[in-house]
Order: sequence, then C-alpha cells, then structure tokens
Amino acid sequence: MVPDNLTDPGSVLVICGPTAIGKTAVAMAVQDALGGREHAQLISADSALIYRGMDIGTAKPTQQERQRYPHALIDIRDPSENYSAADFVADADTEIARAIEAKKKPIVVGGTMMYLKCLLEGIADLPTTDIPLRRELERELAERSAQSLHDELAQQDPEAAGSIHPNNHQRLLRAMAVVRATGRPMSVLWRDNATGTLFERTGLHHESVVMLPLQRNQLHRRIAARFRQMLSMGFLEEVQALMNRGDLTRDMPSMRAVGYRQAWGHLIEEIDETTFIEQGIAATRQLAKRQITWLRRWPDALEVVADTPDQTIQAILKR
RNA sequence: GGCUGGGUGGCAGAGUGGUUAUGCAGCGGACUGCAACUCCGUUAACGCCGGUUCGAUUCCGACCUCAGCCU
Repeated sequence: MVPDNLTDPGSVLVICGPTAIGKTAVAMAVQDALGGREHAQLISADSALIYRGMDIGTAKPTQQERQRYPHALIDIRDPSENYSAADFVADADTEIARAIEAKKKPIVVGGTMMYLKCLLEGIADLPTTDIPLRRELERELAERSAQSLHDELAQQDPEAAGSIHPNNHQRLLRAMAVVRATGRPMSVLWRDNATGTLFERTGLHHESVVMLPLQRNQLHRRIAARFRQMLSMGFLEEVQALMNRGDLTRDMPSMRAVGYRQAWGHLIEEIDETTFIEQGIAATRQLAKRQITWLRRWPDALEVVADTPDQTIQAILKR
C-alpha cells in the first residue's frame, strides 16, 4: 500500500541524493508503485542530463528505461548551449503543471541541489545574462583588476560584494552585470522580485525524500566501480566524438562536467590514463560529498539513510 | 659485479645551508542565471644511518632502493 503523501495528486514528490546512490532506481520503483506511467511523471533535476550526446559519463537512464519510465528535462540542450537554475525552474514549473493537468503525480528526481533549492524556495526574476555586457565586463576585468571591479560592486551593492570574493570572477561579473543592466543592486532585486516558493507559484505542496549513504565508503566503492564500468561502455569514445565535432571547448559548462573534464585532459594527452581514472573517480567522490553537504541541511526532508535503492524503496513504502 | 642518474607530503612535481613552492586529492567553508560550476581557508614531506656545521631536506660518506647502461 502506498502512503497518502506520496499519492496525493496535489503535491510534488522530490527524490534527491548524491550521485551513484541509485536515485533512478528509486524513481522507477515509485512510478511502478503509483501504477505506472499513466499515473506519474518523472522530471529530472540534473544539470548534466540535459545534454544530448552525453549519456555514458552522466549515467543517464538508458533508452529502454526511458521508454518505460519517461523523464522530462533530459536531452533538452545541445552541449554547446548554456542552461541555468532559472531555466530549470521555469521548465520544471511547466512540466509540473502539465503533469497535474494530465492527472499524473509529478516526481522530481535529481542531484543538482542548486536547481532543487531554487525550485522549492524560488528564484528572483532577474535579467538573464546579457552576452555583450558580459564580454564588456570581461574586458574590464582584464584591463582593470578584479579588486577594482569588486570595489565598484561594493559601492553599488555592498550586500552582494560582501558575499562574493574578488577572485570569484564568475559571480563578481554576474553581480556587476545585474547592477549595470538594471541600475539596482542584485541583492535588493532578489528581495523585491522574488517569484516565491513552489507553493506560492503553483499552489502545490511537496515532499522531499533525501537519500543519504549509510556508509560513505560504500558509496565511494560504488562510484569507483561505476566509473570503470563507464569506461568499458565507451565513455572515452563518447567524449572523443564530442571533441571531434570541433565546436565544443573545454570551458563550456557541459565539458566541465565531472568525468568529461578529466577525459578531455586525457584525450589531449595532458594526463595519462591512470591519472585520468584516479582523478575522475576522485572528482565524482567530491561531487557526492558536496551534494551530501547540501542534503544534510535539506529543510523538511523525509530523510532516508540507506545504502541501496532497495532499502530506500522499502523505507519509503513503509511510511 | 661495475658505472651513471634518481629517491621530496596520498599522487604529480619545483627548490633551498636557517624563514621548508605549486597543482590535484583530503578536510572545513562560501555561493540566487555556468552549480557535475566558481571561489575562500586548511592539514601534510624531504629513503635510512653517520659525519661536517651554531644549524642539514639541501654538503660529505656508508647503506637500502629504483631506473638505465656495461661486463
């Protein structure tokens, strides 16, 4: 018997956890428990799964799995394109509304904590990154110093400047761009232009299932095994094919994904194979660690500590 | 057996007679439009024994060990 809070058609189920813990398996099991694809809609919350052609290294659900368990928000971008937390919130809101419309329970599954946080807590309505302005700021950064740009930000938006280190160019330039484009501090806009929480935007409640490893070692072992399995499935060939396109560069968000970044370095003979494998596994472990840090502080979570998907499913269904 | 060159923190890799790089990993932290991102802080080493010296990771010697070459 499935508990009410999971079947409640007027609420969103969120399944999150670190990489390699088995979120997909749990999501599929929950869909089955709800009566299949007619009654549930899986929605991916993952900044890497959005990219077409990046399948092996992202541990994307297979074609067969996706036929029985269709996921929204997978393969929606080309690796040359950008995507952001704001894009995700907009897309996810749309998918959730569509699922409700079709009388399906929305199930958001993923490990990109920033996306989930913004989905649940909201994100301000700020101007999108303006490329020409961004270029201009990059030029200024090169001509002046980061410190001088940071000083300027401190004058116009002290609050944002306070939380952005001068060396953090990525965030420094974004905050500057917002000020330049709107004439108002980003920190003020964030309060004034908040779009509201998921409930405020859609009228839907949510329930979070947070998967955490019982033993960190066990997860680490799974990560290492999965990475080697990716290699035998042709991960390097996948990355080589992406490089062969000629239009992708290693500083694009897609190519900076865990594993892809290291594979790129190996394929241009920057690092040898052993180092590539070591670094790839280590980077994945670090990703899991960062995710777990977020998850530990997840508000109102239905927390499930389990080492295997089966344990998690049992724990969810028992509630 | 002989000769030569090496042995530096988990790995890679500089360097110095005293204040002991750096990168990656590890650990802690920040983060509202690149978040599998970006950034900040931090732990940790000089193969072994002896000698020279006020002081040795650095100089000298023996030893152990690795690589290459020679017989």
